Amino acid sequence: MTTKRAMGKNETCPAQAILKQLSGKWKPEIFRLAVDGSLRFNSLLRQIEGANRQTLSVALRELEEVGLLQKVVIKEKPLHIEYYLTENGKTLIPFFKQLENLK
Amino acid sequence: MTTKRAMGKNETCPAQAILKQLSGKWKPEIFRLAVDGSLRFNSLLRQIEGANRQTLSVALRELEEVGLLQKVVIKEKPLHIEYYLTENGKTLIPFFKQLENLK
DNA sequence: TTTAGTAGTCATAAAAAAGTGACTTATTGG
DNA sequence: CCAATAAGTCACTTTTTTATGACTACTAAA
Repeated sequence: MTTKRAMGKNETCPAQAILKQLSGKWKPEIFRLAVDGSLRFNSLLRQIEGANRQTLSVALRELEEVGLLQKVVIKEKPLHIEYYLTENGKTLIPFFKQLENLK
Repeated sequence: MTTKRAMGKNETCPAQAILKQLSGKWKPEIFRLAVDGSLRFNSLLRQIEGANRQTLSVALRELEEVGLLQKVVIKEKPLHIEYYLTENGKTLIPFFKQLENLK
């Protein structure tokens, strides 16, 4: 039997952790765009108006670090990079989609 | 027929909005505690170690402003105040609970 | 009316996050 | 080798969030 005990003082709960990982000025928007498909750096820069290279760069790196996004280098005409949701990140899609339909 | 169109450039999507509302150093934790029941100010101050009055005060006010928490003054022995999830806030509980069981 | 307990605010300081503009790296195609 | 394009980094500034410590407001009970 799996005992379901309350979360202790400082054991971070997974839901709380995910909220923190998506915390920030641009991460929610980046995540929304990621749910819609792959992301290129410059494409994001254009889509997310108000954001800038540095900020975006940092946000993407952090989302990568916590394992929500993965970076793929595409060696084509003009080489570019795409960011995708990881398998882990994809598990959040249904929640995100359902949140859409709340209010 | 309800046409389901893609989210335009700057129409904020609800899920994105909710993530932003819960963004910050302490809001995810406050929200987690709120899911578990009511919250008193000093009780929070004790539970959330690292946080302080001012910061907590601001976070609670903001959560109140976006309509996730509501404040109730209890005129008893030592008067105190409780914060509860609003009806609106409660609609998020199932999502939060499910997130728990992900990873 | 004084005191104790709770829940704050205020002015200010420190720390963290975001923004700027110039510069760098990597790759492909000519 | 050279130019063009994409994706950054770097040093630094500005803005936003958090933190500190002292102080205030409200209520109930003594």
